[in-house]
Amino acid sequence: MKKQPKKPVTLADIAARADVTPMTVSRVINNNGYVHTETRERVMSVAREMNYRRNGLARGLKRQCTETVGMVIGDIANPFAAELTRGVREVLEERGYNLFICISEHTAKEDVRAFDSLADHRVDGIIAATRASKSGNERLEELIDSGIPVSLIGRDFRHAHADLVSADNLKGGYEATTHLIEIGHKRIGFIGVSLTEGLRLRRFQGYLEALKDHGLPLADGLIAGGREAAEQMPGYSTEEMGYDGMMKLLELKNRPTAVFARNDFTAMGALNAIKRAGLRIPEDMALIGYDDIPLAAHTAPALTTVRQPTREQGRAAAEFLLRRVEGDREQPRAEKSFRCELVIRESTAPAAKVLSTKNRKRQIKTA
Amino acid sequence: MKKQPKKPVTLADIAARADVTPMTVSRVINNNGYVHTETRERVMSVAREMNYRRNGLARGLKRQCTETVGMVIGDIANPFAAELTRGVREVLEERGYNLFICISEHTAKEDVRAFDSLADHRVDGIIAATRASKSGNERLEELIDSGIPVSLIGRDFRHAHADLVSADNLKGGYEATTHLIEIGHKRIGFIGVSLTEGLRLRRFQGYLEALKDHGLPLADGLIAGGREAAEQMPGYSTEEMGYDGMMKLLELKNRPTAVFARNDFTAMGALNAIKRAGLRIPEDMALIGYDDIPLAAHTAPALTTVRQPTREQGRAAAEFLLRRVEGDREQPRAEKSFRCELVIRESTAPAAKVLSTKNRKRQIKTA
DNA sequence: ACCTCACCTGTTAACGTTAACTTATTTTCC
DNA sequence: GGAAAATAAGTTAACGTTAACAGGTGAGGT
Repeated sequence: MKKQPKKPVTLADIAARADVTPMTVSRVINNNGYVHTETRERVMSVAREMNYRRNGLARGLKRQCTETVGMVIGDIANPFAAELTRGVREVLEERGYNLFICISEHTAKEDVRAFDSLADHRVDGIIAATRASKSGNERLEELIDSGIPVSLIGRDFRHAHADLVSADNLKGGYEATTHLIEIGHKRIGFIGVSLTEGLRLRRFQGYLEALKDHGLPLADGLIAGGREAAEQMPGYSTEEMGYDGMMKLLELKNRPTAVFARNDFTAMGALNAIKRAGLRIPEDMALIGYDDIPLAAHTAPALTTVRQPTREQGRAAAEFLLRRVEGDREQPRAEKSFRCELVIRESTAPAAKVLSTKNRKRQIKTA
Repeated sequence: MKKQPKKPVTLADIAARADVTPMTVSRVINNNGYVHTETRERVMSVAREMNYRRNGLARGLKRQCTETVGMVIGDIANPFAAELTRGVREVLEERGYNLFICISEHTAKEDVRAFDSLADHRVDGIIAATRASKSGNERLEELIDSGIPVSLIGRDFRHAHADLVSADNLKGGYEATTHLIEIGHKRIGFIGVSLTEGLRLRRFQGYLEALKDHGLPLADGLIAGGREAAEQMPGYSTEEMGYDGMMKLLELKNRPTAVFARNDFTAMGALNAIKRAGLRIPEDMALIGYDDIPLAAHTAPALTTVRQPTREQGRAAAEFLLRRVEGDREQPRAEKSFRCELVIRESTAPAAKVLSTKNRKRQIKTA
């Protein structure tokens, strides 16, 4: 057993042992150019014996590409981000690229740091799926200007040379709200934004628009549980936001009959708050989430929600990116917006009291 | 606006513009060595103006270190893995390292690929938090032998020069099961393993041992919902495994009065299956999960579970790794095992019916 | 006999950065 | 005043790889 753990094995080391030049070894390793079969085998066996690993730094430096793509997400442990990365990985793998993921923990500072470290490592391109921030956007712009291919997913930022993939969450939010209105609800709460942050959240805008279009006033206190709270308290989870937000809504003297939660996790928290308060879903309180995470189909009652084609968004972002990596980096921006789909399950039903004039009470229960 | 997007800016480019040598620019950029204040400012301003980004490949090649650590996890969208990475990141950030994450999607092939791509990129060390596989272990061994520092988290593999962090899941599983036994349960199911895979899952071993120690037989059919199913069907989620597994247990003529789920997600699925069947928790069926994910405290009823100090495990793994990166790479293996803690909430309670001689029928149905 | 072309291998010179060394010029301090 | 120390910048030579080119050999065609 020969171990020289100090220095990693290089092409030159192999070359010396196999009595050829490093160039020949390179050809063998990369399987290109002409190499005599006998030589090839000798080199291969030496390489294996010495446990050679190629040096991606030197390789990338010389070749000016690393066959690696970086992706920045705000939060690991988020089924939505997870599904995005799955889509991204599917495409990258087919095309022979590796994926490195960086986490920003939803902070602008880490967002920038992630972009920097990926750019420094000369990944061939970057997929940004984090929430926009001023400093993050500035750095992104610098990187794009300096020629690094960038694909954005659902990020509120645009640039002439960065492709953009998104879901039409404005419409999704509109449809979710409209669904609640159509089944008779008039007081509809929203959980998971602050009024200041809300203006940037499309699905919340959709909620507001739907209310307006149907002539429903935005009553005071119907919006609960902003992000600020979550950012102030480390470890404060999205479910807790939903739970606490719902609690606030339940305390209102004139409480809503239906609630739209920012996402399914928030809805999960809200759902549990409602049950704990001894109310029934959907009879006493209708609930709608967003994202259609796997768990949504398995809650009791199953959650009505809005599905966005998440994996497809990841795939599209990756495809845009590789097009740019392998083609013209200065090509104009490509954009793709995916339609959202309302998934009606058990957590929404006609507002009982509102219909009381003549309509029947309870509806069917499906298992 | 001067854009030359073809070639990235190099130290030499800046040097030419600032009328110094590349070495001086390097000193300015890295803020080391002696540079006249005036020169420093001139160089800095040129660098900024040209939007310089250092080339991490060249830098890493020359310096023989990249100040980057790689981590491989099986599944993004897993709160457990998420919490691990948070711990890891906390430590790395303090010490000035970057983190690149690779996903294996729980496959051995991707596991190996992830190790390879990280090793090729010459990360300074690797944290492996994926399930062990034969090929993955073999590759890990090669990497460790060739001198790359490696920390393992909860991975069933050991090597003289790779540090190991884990939670005592055998004991955790034992305590969870014992808890159920102590409150009177005699028929206790387990959801989430196959009998073949189970032998490698410590918490399941703990379950088996607890049963044995208390003289309870392992009745046929009490173990449901293996991983194979999940691996066969892409997109098959852990919650579904819990749901389907619970359904199977409920169909038994002599069904269990308590169930231990492999993890909290599985428990979530099981919980919903129980409710849909019209049974009450914990009266008709006690349920215990594992991991104490944030959601566990917010279900109705709140889930009894086993908490492992996850973030601490991440921190410990990162600390071990950096010790090795910055110190002696050949130092003997360090190991750290964390104690698990039973978190008793509402989903477990004394077995009501078992205490009576004969079985009763169904109970009330709650929505 | 000569040309062409396929095959095999070697040489050279980068890719962008920085460690180590050298050459100056000042400053410090006894 | 002069030796030692600090400051400021330049020179050289890698780090490990590979693109581009340059030689060779031998087979096949005319």
